[in-house]
Amino acid sequence: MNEPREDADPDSPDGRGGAATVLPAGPPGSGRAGLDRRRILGAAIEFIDERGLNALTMRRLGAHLGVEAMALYRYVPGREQLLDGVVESVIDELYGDPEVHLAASHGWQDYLQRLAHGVRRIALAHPEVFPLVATRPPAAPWVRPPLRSLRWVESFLTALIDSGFTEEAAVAAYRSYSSFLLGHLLLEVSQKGVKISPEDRPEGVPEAVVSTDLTEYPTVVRLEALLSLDESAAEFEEALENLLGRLEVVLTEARTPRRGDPRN
Amino acid sequence: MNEPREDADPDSPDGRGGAATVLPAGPPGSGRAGLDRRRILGAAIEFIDERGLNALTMRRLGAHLGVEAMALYRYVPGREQLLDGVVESVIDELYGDPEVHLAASHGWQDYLQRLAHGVRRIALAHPEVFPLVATRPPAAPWVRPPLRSLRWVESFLTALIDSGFTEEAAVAAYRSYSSFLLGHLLLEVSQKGVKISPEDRPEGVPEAVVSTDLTEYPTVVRLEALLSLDESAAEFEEALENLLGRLEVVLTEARTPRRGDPRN
DNA sequence: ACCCATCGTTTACGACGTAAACGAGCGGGC
DNA sequence: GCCCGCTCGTTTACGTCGTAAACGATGGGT
Repeated sequence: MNEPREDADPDSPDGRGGAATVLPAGPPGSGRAGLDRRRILGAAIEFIDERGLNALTMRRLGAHLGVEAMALYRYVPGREQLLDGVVESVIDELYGDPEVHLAASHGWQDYLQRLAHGVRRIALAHPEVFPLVATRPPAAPWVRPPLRSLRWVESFLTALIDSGFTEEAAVAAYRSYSSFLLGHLLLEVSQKGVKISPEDRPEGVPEAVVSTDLTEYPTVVRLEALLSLDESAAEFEEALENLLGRLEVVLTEARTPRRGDPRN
Repeated sequence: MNEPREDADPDSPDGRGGAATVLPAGPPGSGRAGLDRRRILGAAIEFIDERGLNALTMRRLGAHLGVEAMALYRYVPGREQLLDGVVESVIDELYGDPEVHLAASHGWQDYLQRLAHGVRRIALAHPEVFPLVATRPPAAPWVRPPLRSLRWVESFLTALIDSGFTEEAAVAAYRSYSSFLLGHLLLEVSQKGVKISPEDRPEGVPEAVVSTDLTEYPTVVRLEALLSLDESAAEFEEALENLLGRLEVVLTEARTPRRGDPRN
């Protein structure tokens, strides 16, 4: 069960993580029972995962479910709301991830670690969906991507406050944490998932290198190998630990207020 | 370093920054001279800024320029490439920002500070465009958003290497820096720019509060004021300074390698 | 005077999101 | 047994989109 290879990424889609499955649903013409909202959202996620966001149209999603496009409108008000539902569903996978806890029963650091890896697992499982999670306008100003769920915001804040954070510190932590997850994961999925373009790669010409003139960018050329290296997992871990370290400082400083602190 | 007013945001659209202007071009039917690629891209940016990304269609952009949609195709291969051009143009505003330098002539920290604020200025000036900058698939795996320009990658790397960073450290810094900018700025524009929905707010009903049942989320309710507070500028500064601090540690540790360092 | 390159327009087509009208099927009251 | 009305998927239709292709108009070089 513990990973056989030394540098396997614990959050990669087939790593031992709990989330990342939506609904099997089988081949297009299989689960022939009735439609319903959950089935539609599951199919939409599946569809985006395999064909890309731009390929998702009401008609094609209908066809994927063995149904005409208009049938979907009985369960979903329209395409925009369908996408909102997709985002919500994907984030809700967190809720079914046994590695992620709703409360900080083993300390806030454990809580934040598990949550971060849970979100990362989701991002890696659905690289085509994550940009949607990142950029869809939030329902309220205090629900920030990528944790766009009141339940998780509530969970986050109570976990930290119960662990001794002041309300201000908990809110500040929520912001740094969101920003960290959003930046890191968006960068990570944008660099791997997408081969060359969102969806429309007609055919042939597998790597017609656009090849702008690189002679003006010698450093980029020289470091190309380094730049192409993918150390996302390690970077994620390091940045996360750094963030937790900073929070720890905030927390203990709040407990033992030192006089004459130069900042703030 | 010391700002004139105590809480004025130095990067806000009318703050003293050099970027943020594309091309005046006047009202829709004014600059009646010939079309060209630059004019089209400028108009597209302007259009997105004021009507939103979803409102940008070839036909409407044509009309905005006093021309039929098909006329645009003489200068731009298609809508996707138009959007790529928009992203490139917006990032190129950096190049015209006198506050941002291409080389680290006053030290790498000054360089990174200026660059970060330049990018932030752009993000705040074009909140509707920035998600595009953040999510468009990169041309090469080593051009990461939001600094999606070979010139700036080259500039970044040489600035750091010339300042004493090893190649590995410079590349690692590039990654952390990208991730930080991306996360923070995307969060910032997603929370402010967009009032309620991308574009289609038919009319009337200014704040028909959707109002899910908040009684299950008491902490969120209690902290709503705190959560809604916008301290983006200060947070940005703090996170940026923290990042610079981390980089400084990497840099000086590389200069004086200490024996038996437990990590790496 | 003519030609042809440049550049914007017109026309046309297939795909999209979705409103509206339309059945097929079926379970319950009489 | 009959029929009603509800649920749920289909059909048809409309306006808009991106864009291919054919078509003027215009104007400088010969």
